[in-house]
Amino acid sequence: MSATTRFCPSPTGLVHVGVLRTALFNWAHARHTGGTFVFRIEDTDAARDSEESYRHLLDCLRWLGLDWDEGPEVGGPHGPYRQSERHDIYREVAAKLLEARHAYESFSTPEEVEARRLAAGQDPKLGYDNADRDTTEAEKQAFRDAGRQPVLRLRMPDEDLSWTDLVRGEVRFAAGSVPDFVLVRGNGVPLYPFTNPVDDALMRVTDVLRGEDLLSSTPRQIALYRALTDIGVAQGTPRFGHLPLVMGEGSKKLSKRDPQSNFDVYRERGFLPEGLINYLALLGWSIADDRDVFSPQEMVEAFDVTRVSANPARFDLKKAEAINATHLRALPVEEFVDRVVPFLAGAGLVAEPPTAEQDRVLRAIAPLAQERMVVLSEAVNLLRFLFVDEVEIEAAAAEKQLAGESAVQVLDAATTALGELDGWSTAAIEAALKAALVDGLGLKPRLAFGPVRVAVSGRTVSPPLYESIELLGRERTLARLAAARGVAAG
RNA sequence: GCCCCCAUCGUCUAGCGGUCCAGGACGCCGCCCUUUCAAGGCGGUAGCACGGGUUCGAACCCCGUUGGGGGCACCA
Repeated sequence: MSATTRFCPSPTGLVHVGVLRTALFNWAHARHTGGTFVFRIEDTDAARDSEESYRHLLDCLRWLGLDWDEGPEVGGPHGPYRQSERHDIYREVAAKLLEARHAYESFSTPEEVEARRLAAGQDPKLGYDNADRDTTEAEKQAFRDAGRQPVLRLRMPDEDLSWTDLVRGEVRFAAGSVPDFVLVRGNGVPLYPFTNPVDDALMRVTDVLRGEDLLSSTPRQIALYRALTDIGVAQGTPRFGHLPLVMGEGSKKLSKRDPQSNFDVYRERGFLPEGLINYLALLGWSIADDRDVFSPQEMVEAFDVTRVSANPARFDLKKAEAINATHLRALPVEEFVDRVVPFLAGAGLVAEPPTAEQDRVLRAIAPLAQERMVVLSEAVNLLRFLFVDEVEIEAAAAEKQLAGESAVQVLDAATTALGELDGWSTAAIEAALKAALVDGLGLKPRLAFGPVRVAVSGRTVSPPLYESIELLGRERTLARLAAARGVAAG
């Protein structure tokens, strides 16, 4: 049965990984059922919303490949898709609710409510006390004359509210445990608990998948849905599925302030969209008991909300990286090159697009680099030596490999061997170096090649040595050996 | 405080009454391969929170306890 799901973030500040996990599950559910994925922006809080954040949200979804059927820049039959452009709709629905007596005007101030609770010997945390349900017209007029503006509240039904949650099963809240809540502020601005169900109803959303942090507001939404159905705005109540929270280090909800929650850092570090999707999917869902690497397409085929776990999930960077590394290694070489170029270009190492020579080198080194990287940004340090004239030798690398007494010997022997070499090929280079260093100097391979690697790449970690030397060419190789010898000799 | 959710290796999970002295993945620890670092291969470490039921039989069902989490706005 095809489902209509939606993703409805508010454009405030940074994009949280948990928010995108929610987007992913909604998208996967819609796609799996051959349904519709709606993207709506909930910008009803002018004080916190920003245009920049709005643009960024669209960019994140597009980057991940979560395409929407209805929403900003795409349109659809139920637009507009930004709540800031839907105020007339809310005003109209609010009036109908008031007229049908599902909602009523409430003049109590928060201070008055608290005072009443205290006077009754009750905890003020109980919230609003439904005291204004039966305010008479005369009383209302008196308040108005005194300059007070009422909020609009929904009259909650006097019965238990329950639903069958898509991920948790039966959930029930006792009658009377949820007070009448505010739909529209005194100044006429509609609130989230009102606009969200109204839009879902109007956009014909059938399945609402959202974070568990919204679980306790579901009874209110269900009550609102009944009222909306009664006045003909909704066609019934959607199904709800409350997804497990994404936790940070320790055991608290991954905060928006936590740097680990910022989606941008993963993108900037060079995570692959498919790698991140794969890992995010694992936060509450699994494709099979013996497999956890899969493509977005495979996820769509297999996704079943009903099998989502109800347990909170901790975000594990190590695992995210491992999953991403697997996707990175599985990339066709040309694809890998395409994705790595923006990072190299960003560091000023290659042109964008690369020159013919840069392209040749990249294609040659790519398969060797690919299997020793976890994220794309690592290519910058791993491959820098191939795209510069002179390398800067890392201090730690120099200390480790060029400080020993054999380093000068090794570099001299390598210089001689490579300087006289006929035919600059990987095989010839390997044979020459082994003959000169391992056989000639009688050194263990580990000792023999360490200084050469540092001389050539500037680092202790690099792509395979002989191939790297071949790509570097004789001239630059000999120059680097000479430069390193200077360092080694002190 | 009140309401609600959750409970299998350190972490993410498989398990939907017997096929589980609990499977996979990440991490961690060995070994192999090896020109560094990785990758890869092989092996290992580690878990059903506790107590009662129900049942011939419980990781799976029920109740309770404990523990963890979330929510209690004229924010979203």
